[in-house]
Amino acid sequence: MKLTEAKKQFISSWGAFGTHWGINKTMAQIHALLLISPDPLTQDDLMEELSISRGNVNMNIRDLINWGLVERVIVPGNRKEFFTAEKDIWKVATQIIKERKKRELEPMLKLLDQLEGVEGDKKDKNVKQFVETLSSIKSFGKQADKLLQVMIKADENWFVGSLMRFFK
Amino acid sequence: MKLTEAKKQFISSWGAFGTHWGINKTMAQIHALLLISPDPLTQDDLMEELSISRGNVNMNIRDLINWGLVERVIVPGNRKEFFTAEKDIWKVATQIIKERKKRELEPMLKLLDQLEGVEGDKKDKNVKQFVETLSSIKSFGKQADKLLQVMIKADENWFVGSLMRFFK
DNA sequence: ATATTTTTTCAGAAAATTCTGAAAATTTAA
DNA sequence: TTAAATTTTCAGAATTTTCTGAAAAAATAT
Repeated sequence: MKLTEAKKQFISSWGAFGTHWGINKTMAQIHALLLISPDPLTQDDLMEELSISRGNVNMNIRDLINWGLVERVIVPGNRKEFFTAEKDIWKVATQIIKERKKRELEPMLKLLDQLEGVEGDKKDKNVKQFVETLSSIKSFGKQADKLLQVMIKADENWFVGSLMRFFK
Repeated sequence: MKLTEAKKQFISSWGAFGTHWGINKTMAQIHALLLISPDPLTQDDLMEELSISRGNVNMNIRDLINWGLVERVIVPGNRKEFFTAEKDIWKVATQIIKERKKRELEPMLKLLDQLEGVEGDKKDKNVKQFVETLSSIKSFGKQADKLLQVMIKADENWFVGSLMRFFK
């Protein structure tokens, strides 16, 4: 298979993959393209390679920057802005975990704390099941939160190495 | 806060939460409602509690069953079908991990294997970056795959306990 | 300052996803 | 059987999400 064809397939699959993770197709595709590009690209490059509009590129690049996955780069002697993606996959994963933890897990744990204090007869099986479900989700969530925190903090090789040795 | 209100909030948030994970809102809401219901519910119960149509309930219940998160239950002396959700959160998480691993991670690893064999000059920096990116994603993916496999197989208390002790 | 290039914004258009409701199929009862 | 209850299906409707393109804003050059 030639590079052009392989690139196309990778970008397209990465986009489809993204949609299963609450990420929109175009954002994932831009990210994919930047991941495999040795040099930074401009908005025009992205428009052309992916056949999408300027506005679309601009909005999705902004999101990728907010996620901490893409950076603006200044190329001296060049008026346009360039963009580049972090290439170290462990760092990419860490960054995504960090953001999703903050955006999703933490607010959910907060909500569960509030809802657990529901009034009512603890002998009513409806109340009982509600409280039990919430408390077990919360307990699970808190453990996940701790584990993810460790992963975020850990150095790549140390962490993966240790974990793999531990479970091998 | 009263149970009715708390339930409403939990179901609604769980639905919103689901959309960040590639799960549709209604499916997540049905799941939430079944999680906090001590007794099995019928399609009519779900229609009424969530104010959604019969078709909608039916389709999403089918999906939940395919995900292994909900079961049909026969209630003797009753003509309608009843549905109930697995209440053990660890089992729920395990089941979701298992399915997503199968549906998403494994196909992606397969594709990466294929694409890595791209033809071309390994000195061309475009080819080089492409191959390197794919190979590092693959290596990361394979390690994740192994780790998830261990989690799926592991007994709840043993696993969480060990991991927490290991990282404390 | 003024002109030119580049980036950003956002209203409306397009596309994708989800939902409804009624008809068809299936199941159970009489 | 035949009838009644229940479940399933799916075409079109409604909703939500994403995208476009042109105008406004911002940045840089002359």
